[in-house]
Amino acid sequence: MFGLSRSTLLYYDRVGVLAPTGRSRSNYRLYSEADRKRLEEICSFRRAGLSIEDIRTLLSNRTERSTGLLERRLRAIGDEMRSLESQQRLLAGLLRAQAGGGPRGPVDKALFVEMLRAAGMDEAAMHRWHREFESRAPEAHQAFLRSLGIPEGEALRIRRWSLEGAPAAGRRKR
Amino acid sequence: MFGLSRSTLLYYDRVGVLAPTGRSRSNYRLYSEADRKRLEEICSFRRAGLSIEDIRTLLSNRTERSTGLLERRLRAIGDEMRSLESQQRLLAGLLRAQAGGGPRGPVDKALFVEMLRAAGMDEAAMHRWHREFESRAPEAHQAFLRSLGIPEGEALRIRRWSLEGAPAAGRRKR
DNA sequence: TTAACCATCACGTTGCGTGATTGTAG
DNA sequence: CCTACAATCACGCAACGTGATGGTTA
Repeated sequence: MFGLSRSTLLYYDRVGVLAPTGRSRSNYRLYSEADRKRLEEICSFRRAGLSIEDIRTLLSNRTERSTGLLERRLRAIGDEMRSLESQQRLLAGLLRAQAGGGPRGPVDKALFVEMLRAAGMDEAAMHRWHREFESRAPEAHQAFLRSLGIPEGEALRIRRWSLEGAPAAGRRKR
Repeated sequence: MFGLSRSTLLYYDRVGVLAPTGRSRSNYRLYSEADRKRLEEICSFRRAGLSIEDIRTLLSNRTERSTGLLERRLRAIGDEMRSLESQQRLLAGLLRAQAGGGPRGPVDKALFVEMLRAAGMDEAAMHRWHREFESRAPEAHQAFLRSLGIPEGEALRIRRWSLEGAPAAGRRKR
């Protein structure tokens, strides 16, 4: 139902995050509808990268301070992304050093982009930034693009590009 | 010398990626200058996120095949970033759902900074960005700060802060 | 002798996957 | 009886960290 393996369910039972409601008389695990609901939440949190331990905390303590855990995870994701970016820069340097100086192509046209790039942002980071902007304040995003002198058509393109990567169900590599 | 722990060196010896050149008569590990060089490379590759296995391959087969491995790692980094991005989106959705209506007010300083931070920028990167902005287009910088609702006084503080550590002539390493 | 090093070895971590062995349903 | 399920348990993975136990050096 959720694309999980049998051993995953056994593991969830073992660590106490999802115990089946009952057992058959021959000791087979019987999962109830409530279990299914719970598992659905577990999968959701797991896709958000939360640890089993954190998920157990969230589900046992669901009335309240879950927000802190989620925000903590958001910050951790930011850290991981920064780490990956620095790895990216390092690898790019290693490859450039080994293959001789390669021309990078037409870099960028806008001053704003150039400044962000000079500050260490790469394509992926800019995409993430646009996506944040678009998801948090779409009309402000539009206004901001207009303020950079970007024409309506391209602004729309950028905003659609910001949304690339569909929500939740079945992602594809872009 | 490289900020590694003792147990890390022991581990590197155990898995055969860095064996000390010799042993003292009481069986103590003795690392040579060549070992130090090798370890430096290992650290570099490790910072690029390469596995110990891959590093061993790279160091034993240093003539050629390395490029493929490095490029493979670059692609893997891209995958990981996309995964993190989807986690980010999911968490943002969960938080928005839990905290009620999304942020619909105008973009202020806090939101803008939070978006940049969520995109992976840290304090240092923001400082670099402000410096670029201030040096390339001071009045636009001022206008931009005003558009975020930042009062004149603080804007001036930020602009002066932007110049801190700015090189007198020529740019730093990029 | 005592402190402060070193050596080897075993086990813990995370989130499961992979058997091995044994029991059960149809 | 055969096949396809189920259950439990032990071990493995990556890259180390953390003791335990015992030898070496000043």
